[in-house]
Amino acid sequence: MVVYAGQGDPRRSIELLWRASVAEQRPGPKPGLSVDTIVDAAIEVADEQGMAFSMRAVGERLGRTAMALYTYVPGKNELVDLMYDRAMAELPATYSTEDGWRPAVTRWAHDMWEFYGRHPWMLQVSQARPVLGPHEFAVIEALAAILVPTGLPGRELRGIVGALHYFVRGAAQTVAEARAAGRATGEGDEEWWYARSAVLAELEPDLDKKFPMLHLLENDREPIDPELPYLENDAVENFRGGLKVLLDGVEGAVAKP
Amino acid sequence: MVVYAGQGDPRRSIELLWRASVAEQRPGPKPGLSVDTIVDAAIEVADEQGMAFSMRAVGERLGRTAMALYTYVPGKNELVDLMYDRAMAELPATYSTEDGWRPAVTRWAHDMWEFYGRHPWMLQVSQARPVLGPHEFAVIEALAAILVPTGLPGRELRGIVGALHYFVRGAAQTVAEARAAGRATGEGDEEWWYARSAVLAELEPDLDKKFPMLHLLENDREPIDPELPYLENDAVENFRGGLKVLLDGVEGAVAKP
DNA sequence: CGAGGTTACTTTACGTCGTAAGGAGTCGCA
DNA sequence: TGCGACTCCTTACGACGTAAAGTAACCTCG
Repeated sequence: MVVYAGQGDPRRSIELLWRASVAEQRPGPKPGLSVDTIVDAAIEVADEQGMAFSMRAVGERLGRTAMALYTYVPGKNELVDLMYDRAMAELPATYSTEDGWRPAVTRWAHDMWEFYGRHPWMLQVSQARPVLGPHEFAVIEALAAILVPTGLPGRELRGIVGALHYFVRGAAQTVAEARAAGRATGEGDEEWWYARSAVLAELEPDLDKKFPMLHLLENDREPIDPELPYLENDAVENFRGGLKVLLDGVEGAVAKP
Repeated sequence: MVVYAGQGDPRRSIELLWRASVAEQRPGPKPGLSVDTIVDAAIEVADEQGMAFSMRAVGERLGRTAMALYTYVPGKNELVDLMYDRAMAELPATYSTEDGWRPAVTRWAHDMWEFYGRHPWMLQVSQARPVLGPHEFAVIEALAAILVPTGLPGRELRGIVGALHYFVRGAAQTVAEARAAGRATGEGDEEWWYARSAVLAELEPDLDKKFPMLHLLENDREPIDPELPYLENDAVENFRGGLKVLLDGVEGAVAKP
């Protein structure tokens, strides 16, 4: 389920994101919860169960019913927006560029990679319309702060920032989903792959002849880390290789004006 | 909702994908449907309503109930796998490289871009575990056939192929979700953006000072196509710019051994 | 030609989800 | 002291995927 950001009342959403609500003295029973505790609990649930977590599960973790949450948060969509921005607070706000932009971008990419590994549900929040929260801004600001000093014009920088984001998200998504699928089915990668490729080889014996280039692509393969499962090794290799190519492209743009 | 591929019986899935079922004479009433008609109907529904289409909706389009589909297809997950592979059949199987690999890859990327625009739900099928259908293979084969002749080793090619895929998917996802969210909320991009940025400016007046680099990123902006909505222009610009950088990086790898 | 088995499709039902509606109890303030 | 705002609960609704069981159509074999 891809969750679309920002469908509700804009004012309410933005106010929640920037925590603009004033905690004045009010009549009625003391609130037992807060937006923050709810968001934290929801992130914990999502880390464990993925984006398909339920309001009931979040309520239960807090010793309440699902409906109790609706006192603090307009609905699940808005809660996801808040989770999204809150999680982003984990990421560094600045990167040192004293050894140049390239190592800094590399560190940024690795941080994002690991971050998405911790919070795979983040990858399922729609990117189309930004959540517009403070920490989301801070993350883009951090990357921009590395790249702006290269002197490239905004037009070019936006393309680069976009490509980096797309790339990191895509690469992270592959591992994240591999792990999630493994958990969901109780199958490890190896079993999954073996069961399918065996049937495929039986039903379609001359695959290599039908797709010769694909076959060539598959050679020269060595596990980066033999501890890691099959598909994850693949993903790590692709991440490193792809990032290198991308940054080489950026280097070209920086070198010649 | 991200749908995880290949959770069911491997043999049944692969047989369906490669259409290995034999249409022999069998007792009982004549089948009024077929896997193909169901997959086609499901694709139509998904094109209109997104990945959150329902089995009931697909059945209705065929003048049946939801349960009728289960005679032909084990479940919704498997149906999505079939839709995924079937839609991929629209894409070209080969690209001419007579003018070099770069224009060919560019054509490939644009084809993918437009394809995802036609079938945005494709972007929500999990990429972690390949569907392993014939047309999915064909699409990768087409890209591999462009890149293998550059002489780069498999290890490097996989990184490049991965990066291209991630990039195109990411860029396409941004527009696709912008459109989907627009349809879902009945808001155009402009209204959405305006409502939010107005509230944001009011609540957080000195954003530009808090995120100075972000502000610099935003200058030098001109619509590529004034007919297109706001976010879509952004996405097109990012796509072109990002693809250029990526291909520059590939060029570097090809040039020096 | 008629019985029996197999198949296509339907109806009904279950457990899940997000959340609307209404009520019970709690507290600040007049 | 009581009004009204507030938190949180119970109940309920309509959506979803799909399991189970029933009905009717059709082929095959006697």
